[in-house]
Amino acid sequence: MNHWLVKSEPHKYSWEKFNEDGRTFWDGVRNYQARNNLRDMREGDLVLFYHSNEGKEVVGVAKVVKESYQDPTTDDKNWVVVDLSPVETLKKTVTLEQIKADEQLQNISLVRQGRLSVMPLKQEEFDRILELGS
DNA sequence: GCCAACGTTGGC
DNA sequence: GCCAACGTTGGC
Repeated sequence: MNHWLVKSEPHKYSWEKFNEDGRTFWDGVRNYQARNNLRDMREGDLVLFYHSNEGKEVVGVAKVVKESYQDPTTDDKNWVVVDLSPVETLKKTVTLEQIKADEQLQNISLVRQGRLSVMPLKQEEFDRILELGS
């Protein structure tokens, strides 16, 4: 199983809204690297949900419920979406500040490549963030 | 609101 | 195919 982190600006699509919806397709990715990551997602993979701009923190865990398919919001064949459902809300949110300060999390893309909106995480990194959030 | 990082576009 | 210009993202 793979692990991922996705970013969303809370005023565009927040964790709260995601939980109300129960399921969503992850659209709006217009970056090839992020797109490639979406394509590599498999059903059942776990995904951390990060609030960018406002909050700047990991707020919860989601899972992939449908693998990548054509982005329904565009005819451009370049872009895909996946379907995600919420799994759990972290007891404590994990801020970017905490992540940057954590020895084990120095190499994640969230720190190294700030603009990437969909990124892979190693199992250890995923577990470490959950630990910080429990 | 500014600016750094970085991806994309287009002229040559 | 290189690289300058430009646009976008996201932290501060």
